[in-house]
Amino acid sequence: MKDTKIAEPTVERLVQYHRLLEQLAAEGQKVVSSREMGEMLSFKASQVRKDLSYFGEIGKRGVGYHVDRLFKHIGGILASPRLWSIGLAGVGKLGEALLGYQAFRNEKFQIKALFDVDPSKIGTHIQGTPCYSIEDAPRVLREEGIDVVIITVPTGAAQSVADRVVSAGTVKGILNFSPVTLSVPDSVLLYSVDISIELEKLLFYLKHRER
Amino acid sequence: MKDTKIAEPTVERLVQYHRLLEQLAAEGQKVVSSREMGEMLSFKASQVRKDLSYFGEIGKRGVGYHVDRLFKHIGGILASPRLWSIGLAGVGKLGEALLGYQAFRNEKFQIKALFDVDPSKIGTHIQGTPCYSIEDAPRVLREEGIDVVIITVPTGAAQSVADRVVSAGTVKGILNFSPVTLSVPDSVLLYSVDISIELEKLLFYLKHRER
DNA sequence: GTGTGTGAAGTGGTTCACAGCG
DNA sequence: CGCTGTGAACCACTTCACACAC
Repeated sequence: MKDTKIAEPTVERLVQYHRLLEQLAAEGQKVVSSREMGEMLSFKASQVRKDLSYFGEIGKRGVGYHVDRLFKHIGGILASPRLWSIGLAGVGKLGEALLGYQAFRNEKFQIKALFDVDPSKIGTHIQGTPCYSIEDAPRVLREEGIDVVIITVPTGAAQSVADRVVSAGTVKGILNFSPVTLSVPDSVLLYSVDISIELEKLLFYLKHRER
Repeated sequence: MKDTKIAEPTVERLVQYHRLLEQLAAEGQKVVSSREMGEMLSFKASQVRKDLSYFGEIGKRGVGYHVDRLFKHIGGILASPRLWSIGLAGVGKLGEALLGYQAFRNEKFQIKALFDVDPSKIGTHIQGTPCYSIEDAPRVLREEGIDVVIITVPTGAAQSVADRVVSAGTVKGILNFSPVTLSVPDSVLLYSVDISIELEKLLFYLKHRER
């Protein structure tokens, strides 16, 4: 178990190994090799082994990895010591999609509060979660002890929402789905997912494949 | 203009430059430097210059880049020689979110057909686009000459939908939003966006920041 | 023999630093 | 003098290749 900083691409793959192992365990598979995992996720076997080796010797030489054991092991690496409290700002289609998203059903975190500007949503529960005015975000975020906020508001509103969220003082991370570069203080960890960029990349490489 | 393969991260940034320039042009800014662009998008100025240099000398030394000219220039690199026809399979919340997505309003492509299994959706128009049974996908894809399909169906259905889409024979690219690894023939270009992985990464690095 | 763990080599992308042009 | 364009240096991630454990 080294204390080296783990690279982002590695973390990304760890999440995928974890999911795959969950599935394999459900199917009753007991043991899996790096080659098998690699084939199923389209990675090289050596990549899989290197990723897993960062956390100590967990496989058995000549045999492979014990599915259940490896699942728990990676779970321990990814899992947080505690349950994260999450808020979601912008209950449009994308926000609701995330709320109902399978892979978001997770023991690691819980969506505690929603925020929107639409009066017909404020004060109601959506998919079981209470929705507040975005004006009240700083107060609610503090009261609920929310440490991560997902932003799914329209582009133009994203920065002002981010500012308000940061002003609560409790928020440690923001996951932004708007196609803008947000500016937040260094104390807040910011990740962005730009849904449309992947489509543009796909089209770009398709174009360049064509001739 | 070199014919070197352009790296994926570069394409990703080009899309962002393009968007930024559109905005700057709208605000009436005439000239922009690599340093300014870098600051606005959180890239190093040298990165911006290197990216732009792949396509010939487009800036003016001592001055910067002419906003409008650079916008058109990048547009020409990213733009397709033709309008792509796009299909979308799975008109759930995520699918609808994409349909209504600002950044998806684009002259490069057009969403021509939707596919779903829900009888209450099949035969109707959703946000102006006709919805067909997923059973009919191969026929409709051929008739409409659709070359790219976006998959936003639940995880369990993703592979079978992909297979059906590929069987149409017209589809050259698939953009997958399900958190599974799809297998498609080499002739089809596959990109995947995994919305939940970014959240897991954020939480992972938050955890490791905490102590 | 089989499959892991890992140093070493390789590849790909980013950043530097400075020459060169406006 | 300012800011671009770009080879060279640097850094990060991936892949190889093989010793070693089962």
